[in-house]
Order: sequence, then structure tokens, then C-alpha cells
Amino acid sequence: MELQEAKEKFISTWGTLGSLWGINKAMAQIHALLFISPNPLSMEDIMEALEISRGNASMNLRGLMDWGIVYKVNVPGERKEFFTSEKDVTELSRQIAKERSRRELQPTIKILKEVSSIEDDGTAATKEFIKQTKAMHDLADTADTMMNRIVSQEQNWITKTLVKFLK
Amino acid sequence: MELQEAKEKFISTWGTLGSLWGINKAMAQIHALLFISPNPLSMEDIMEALEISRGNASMNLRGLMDWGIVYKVNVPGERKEFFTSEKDVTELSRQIAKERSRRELQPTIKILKEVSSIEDDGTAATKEFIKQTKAMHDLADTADTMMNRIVSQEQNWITKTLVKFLK
DNA sequence: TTTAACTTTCAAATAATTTTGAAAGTTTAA
DNA sequence: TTAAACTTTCAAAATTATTTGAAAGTTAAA
Repeated sequence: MELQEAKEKFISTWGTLGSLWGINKAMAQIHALLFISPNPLSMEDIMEALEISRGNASMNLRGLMDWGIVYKVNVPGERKEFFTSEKDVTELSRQIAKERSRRELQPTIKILKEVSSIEDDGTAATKEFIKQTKAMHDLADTADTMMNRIVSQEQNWITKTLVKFLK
Repeated sequence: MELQEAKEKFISTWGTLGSLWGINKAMAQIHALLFISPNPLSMEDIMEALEISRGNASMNLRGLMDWGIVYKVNVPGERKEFFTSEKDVTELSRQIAKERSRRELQPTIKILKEVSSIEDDGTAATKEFIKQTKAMHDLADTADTMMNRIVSQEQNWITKTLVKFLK
């Protein structure tokens, strides 16, 4: 396999995989392209490489910047904007974990807490509902805590220790 | 808030959240319904509660059984089939982690290994590609190992220890 | 300023996914 | 057996998500 083929395979795999972390195909592919590119790319470059429209490129680049994993860079002497991605996989996963917690886990935890707090009227249906939603709340809360700690900057030492321990 | 409202809120939240672990709305809602129901439900019950068609119920119940988190149960004296979900959240997350690893992580790791093994021709583009896809491979591999260990039955003690440690 | 280069927005078009419902298939009671 | 009760399948319909492209908006060189 040579570079071009490998590149295409990587980008397309990353694209279909986007759903694993909740983003669409074009967005994941733009990220993949930037991730393996040795230098920043312009919107033009991205449109051409992925055969997508200008609007698509623009919107998804903004989405990636909102996720905090793609940045604008200024290339001296160039009028247009260039983009580059977070290249450090540790920082990348930290950022993704942080955003997923904020966007998905935390709102869910809030609702679980809410619904599990209904008054117990003594019926089987209510008892089961409270028991199960409480259990789910505790699970989500623990998962959120672990996720945030494991990927947090300050506690990075623990991650390394853990990884070694678990390997 | 009373039971009916709380139930609806839980089921609908779980539905939109399905994407977090890669399943569709109806599937997630069926799971939510079974998860809080004190007794097994028939396909009829599910269709009625969620206002979905027979075909939809049938296909998604099968999907949930494929994930290993919903089971058929036999209710004595009843002709039709009844369904119940995994009620233990620990077992539930273990099962989901196991399936996601098998369905998504492992195939990805395989491709990352493949594409990162292209021959280094010395160009900047190739060097960057190999470096970045290798880093991604290592990350995915570590994540897979951790995930599997953390949720594995045999090593359950470590989970508890860890959770305490990190809290 | 003016204007050309560039970026964003968003309604409409396209594509992908999900849902329906009825026919085909299966099971079990009589 | 037969037939009623029940489940599955799958093509077509409905819904949802994504993408396009051109007009509007912005920026900066001249």
C-alpha cells in the first residue's frame, strides 16, 4: 500500500467512524485530513481533497473549531485562512471527552436526577422506576467523574500509572 | 412531577441519547421502556406504549437482543413472547462496552495498524502520516484495553478500587 | 474609498436513515 | 391436519440529516 491509498483509507474510515464520537462524515473527514497533513490547509485545499462544497467545508470547519480540535492559523503573506488540527492524541481525546461530557453526559445526569426524584407512591411501577433511574444516575455520574479525571491535565500522572497497571 | 410524566421524559431522553452509544431512537426507547418496567412486556404492549408499528418493534427488539441487553422471557399460560431488559446497570455497561469494542474499536484498530505500516519513503507527507496514524493506533489500542479491563467481570475488584480512588 | 478576494449563511436539493404495513412465515392449540 | 395467533421480512413511504451553491457578508489591498 502506498501513501495515497493509505490516506484515502484512513480518511474514509475516520469518516464512517465519526458517529462513534457524534459528528458527521464530512466533519470527521476534514479532521482526518488535517490530522495527517504536515502543514496547515486552506479551505480550497480541503474542498478539493475531499470533493465537498465550499458551504460544507465552512460549516464543518466551524463545527470542528467549536469542538476545540481544529484551529485557524495565519500563514504570513497569505490572504486566506489556513487550518490545522490538534496533533497530540492525548490532547485530542482530552478535548473530546470534555466536550462530550458537557454536551451529553451532564444534561443527561441532570434529567436522571430530576426524574428519579418523583415521590414514591408505593406502587410497583413507581418503585421500579425510581430504583432504575437512580441506578442509571449513579452510573452516569461515576462515568462522568472518571472520564473527567482520567483525561484531566492536572491528574495526568494518574492516567499513565493506570494505563501501565491495566496493561 | 408524577410517574407518567417522568416516564415519558426518561424514555424520550434515552431515545435522543441513543446516538451516544450508536443505536436509533426506537431501539433506545424500547430499551428505556423495558428498563423501567417491573414486569416483562409483550410486543403489543411496546407498540402501544411507544406508538410504533409492529415491524419497527420486531426489528428493534431483535437489535437489542443482538446487543445482549434485552431478553425474551416465557410467561406461563401466554402464547405470545414477552421481553425484559438487563436490569443491572453494571452488567448493562459491561455488555455495551464489549459490543462497541467488538463492532467499532477493534475493526478501527486493525485499519490503523494497516495504514500506519506503509513504507517510509522519506517525504514529509509520509513521515507525518505514519507518525500520526501510529499515535492514533496506540491511543485506540490503549483505550480498548482499558475499556475491556475496566468492565470485565473477573477484574471487577479493580473497578471498585478505581472508582473510590478517583472519586 | 473602491473593489477583488475570501468566508458565511441558508433555502432548496439530495442522500441516508427510519418507519410503516401488509404479505409471507412460523408456531401451537384444537 | 387446520386454522388462528403470533412474528418476521422487506419494499415503499415518511422522516431526518447532510450537502450544495449562490447571494449576502466581511476583510484588506490598492
